[in-house]
Amino acid sequence: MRILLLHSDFIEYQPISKEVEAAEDIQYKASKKIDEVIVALIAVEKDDDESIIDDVCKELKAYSEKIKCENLLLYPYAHLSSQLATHGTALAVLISIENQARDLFTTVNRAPFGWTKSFHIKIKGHPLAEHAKTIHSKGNGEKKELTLISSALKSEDALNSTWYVHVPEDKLIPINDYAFQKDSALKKLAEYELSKKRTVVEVPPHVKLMKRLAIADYEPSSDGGNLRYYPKGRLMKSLIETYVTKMIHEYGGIEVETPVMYDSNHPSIHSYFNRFPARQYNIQSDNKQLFLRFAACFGQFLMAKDFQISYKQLPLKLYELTRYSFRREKSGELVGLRRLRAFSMPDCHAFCRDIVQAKEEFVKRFELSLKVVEGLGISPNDDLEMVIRFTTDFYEQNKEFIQAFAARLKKPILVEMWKEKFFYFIVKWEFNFVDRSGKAAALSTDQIDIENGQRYNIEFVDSDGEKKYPIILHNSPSGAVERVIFALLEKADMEVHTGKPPALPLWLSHTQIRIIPVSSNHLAFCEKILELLNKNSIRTDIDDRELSVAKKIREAESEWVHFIIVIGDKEAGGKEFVVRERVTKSQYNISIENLMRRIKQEISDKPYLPLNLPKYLSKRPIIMV
RNA sequence: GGUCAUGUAGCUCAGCCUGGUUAGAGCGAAGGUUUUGUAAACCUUAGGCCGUGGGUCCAAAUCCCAUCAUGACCUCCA
Repeated sequence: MRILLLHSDFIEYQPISKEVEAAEDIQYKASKKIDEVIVALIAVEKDDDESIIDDVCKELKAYSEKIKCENLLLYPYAHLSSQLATHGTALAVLISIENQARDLFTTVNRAPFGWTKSFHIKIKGHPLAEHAKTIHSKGNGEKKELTLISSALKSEDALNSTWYVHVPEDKLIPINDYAFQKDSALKKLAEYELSKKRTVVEVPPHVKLMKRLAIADYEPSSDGGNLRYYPKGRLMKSLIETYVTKMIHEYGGIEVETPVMYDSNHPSIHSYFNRFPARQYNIQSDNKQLFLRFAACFGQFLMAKDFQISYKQLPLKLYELTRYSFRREKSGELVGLRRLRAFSMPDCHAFCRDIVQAKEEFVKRFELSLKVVEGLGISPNDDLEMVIRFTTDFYEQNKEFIQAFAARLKKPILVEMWKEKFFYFIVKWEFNFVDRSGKAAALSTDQIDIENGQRYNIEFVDSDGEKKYPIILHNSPSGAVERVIFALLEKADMEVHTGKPPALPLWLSHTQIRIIPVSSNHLAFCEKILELLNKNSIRTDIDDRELSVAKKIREAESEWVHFIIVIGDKEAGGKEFVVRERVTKSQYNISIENLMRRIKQEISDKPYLPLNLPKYLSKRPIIMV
């Protein structure tokens, strides 16, 4: 890296035009004057990486102490070197330097990257006023990976918004005037969003449950937030995925598959980075700097760009269930299944002709999301809290629409209003599951995006023969699959506290019926029943281990098996069995046909997949976690 | 990422503060006895580099440092 430090009375600069495709987006092109400042002209070179940043900052600080000046301007200046780094790397390094320098200087400014700029500068006359320095990466062994920090991430703090509560009587009440019900989930959510305080200090219950029920577990040999899923967890995920996909097909979604990694230097993607407040996994492969996708957006946009689309085909709905989406969340934020670095996300984009069509579709997809969530065993009214966020402009132009939309849920809704559009969307809603410790996690969500149609150059031909950019909706009707499991486990744990036996939805339970033979003599008969049940798409297994009946019942109950049938001499050859049912805590006589009918009635609209473990318990490895 | 806490058998944990024979328990596993009727039958055996790496000490699970992992909080969420 080459740096030229200039102790200046003032500098005045003005961005003129973009010089490279990877140029930053900037808000204002006005000229900027800074007095009494160190101007650091910087060229990031080929071999520079993040390991250099500490040294650079030390150098900057040392210089600042020598000349007693606490103001810094970082000024990208490619002309200092002929061995330049790629644009992406250069920007990332500059941003990192900027972030780190903030702690060391009173004021830190950075001139925009990738722009032609004009500037006036007056350099002081003392001997130290001009100082050039070349700094090399530590080059010992492996290069440290670059962390691209998007400008959205930094500027998030600056996001200016006001909060309200929308009540069913079509009113927006400023949040401070709203009387929250004591201990309500909405109150917790509001506290969470406005980050005043967190209620309880406790290990999240779902973490213990996901281990105890052998659904999922941490994998220390991977990166944090990348979990392993045991047979029962894998089956649950498959079922949820199948279900959500089926529902989106019915809505009209067209399923596609797109790559998990992309070139960071692709212009559309690059500028999208800066609109998305997350960190990425970065991969260096030969000369390419790749990143792992954090959503299905790019893949679908890049695909749609190559489609020939007429207004007659709109809204066009593309759908993908990502396995996985990757987000390199800060390590301290990772929690069980609530917040992961790799997760499966159904993502359905609708490309719409105009804002009228977009709003219509927005409503349809809200209905879809309600249905999907309900089907998954989570009640939008009882288990979820809704947040809706929009810009002041959108609200002013669409008051009635917003009010009608918010009134679909017959309960108060949290509202955030932005003064100006900061992200790419103008309106967005989400369902939040609030767990016992007051932590909120978003499930379903949808957004109206007015930027990316143009950014990705997606075009359709309108009725007037003109090419136009569609408005894009981003919907995940269920939210991340792993988060659905998180919510179900947390919900089950809440039920324990109200005295109900905890349970998962029947259609998501690995074992739906457990058959327990009294002795090994009854095995043959058990096998006959099992065949019948499995043929009728009811997942059934047999506990053929040499244990007491009481013990086997105990284990079945602790596995949250919904129905248990004990088979002994009394039942052998007969038609009626005593069934022990978990949810109702009851035992009753029932014929096998009636039991099948009952179960099918409950789950017939849900997908079926066979057992993901041997039907005999004696043949299963014991997963001890 | 920061602060604090935790890491001992497959699992849940005791021992650590105050260093000292061979590191314990329950569950689970293996072998055996029992042929069992609705939430834990009985006996025997195996199972440990006390997270990892360094240090102090005659001596380290125990004290110190580093590191990794996990959790809580801070912060934040498409």
